[in-house]
Amino acid sequence: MPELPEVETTRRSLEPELVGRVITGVEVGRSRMVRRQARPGDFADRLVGARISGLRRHGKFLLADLDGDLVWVTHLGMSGRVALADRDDPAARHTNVTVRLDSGRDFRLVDPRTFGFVAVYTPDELGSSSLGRLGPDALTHLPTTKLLASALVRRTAPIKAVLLDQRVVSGLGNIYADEALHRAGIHPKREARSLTTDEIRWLRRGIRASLAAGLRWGGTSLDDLAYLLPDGRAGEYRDRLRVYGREDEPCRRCASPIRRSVIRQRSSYWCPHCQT
DNA sequence: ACCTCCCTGGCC
DNA sequence: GGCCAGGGAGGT
Repeated sequence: MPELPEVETTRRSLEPELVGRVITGVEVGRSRMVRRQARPGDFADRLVGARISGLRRHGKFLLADLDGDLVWVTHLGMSGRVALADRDDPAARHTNVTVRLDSGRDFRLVDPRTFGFVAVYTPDELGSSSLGRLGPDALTHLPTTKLLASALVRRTAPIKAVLLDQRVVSGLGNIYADEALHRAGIHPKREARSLTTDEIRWLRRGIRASLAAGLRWGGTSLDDLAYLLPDGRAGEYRDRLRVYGREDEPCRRCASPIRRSVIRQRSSYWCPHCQT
């Protein structure tokens, strides 16, 4: 599922095709995809004719800056991906939103489960949206150990749940949270406030390392191939995951069978020997 | 701080 | 035919 490395991989391959281009048309095949927009019609109205001046990412949100201070927001949810294609190329099944560019190319949002969404915001709307409440980006602005410690000190929730809370640090999802905790040697059910300063230091390193590794391999495409790069290739990090999706398989560090438990209705994978 | 809901393909 | 996957919003 698209988490920070998948969204950043997507951003990087979109950037050369989108920046500087003018949007010539918009098609919304499933109106449910346009959400968190006061007037849904604003999405197409604000996009058509606009020029894209830059492409950014905050956590799992992809942000295209438009001339005139508008921001086009795309979230891939858990089953969304972007496909770049020539206008005449046949559209993949579940192509729910198409944004046409003056280059003759299409930005296509493919999302079977429609958990993703798109919107175009004014600066005010952006600030009062959920984006305004996002914590610092896990890749570019990972909080210092001291700051992280102060964010965790009052939290009795399991550390895994806190890592998924986008208001603390934004960009981690179920895969990279588990991977980071394994690298750090921390059990996912540990009360967040119980982590020592050293453990928080390891956790920071685990977050950095797992995100960097995911990014290096183009992200994690699972068997369902819900996530693919915009050119249609699969990300190759899956085979290198240390714990996620590896129940009963040997830990790559100590060979103990990886365990699975459910924390806050989410699967968590962890090594009973390496993580305490 | 927790639980439920949204949605659909794939699997049993 | 029914359940599972889960990001994030909304409700309690």
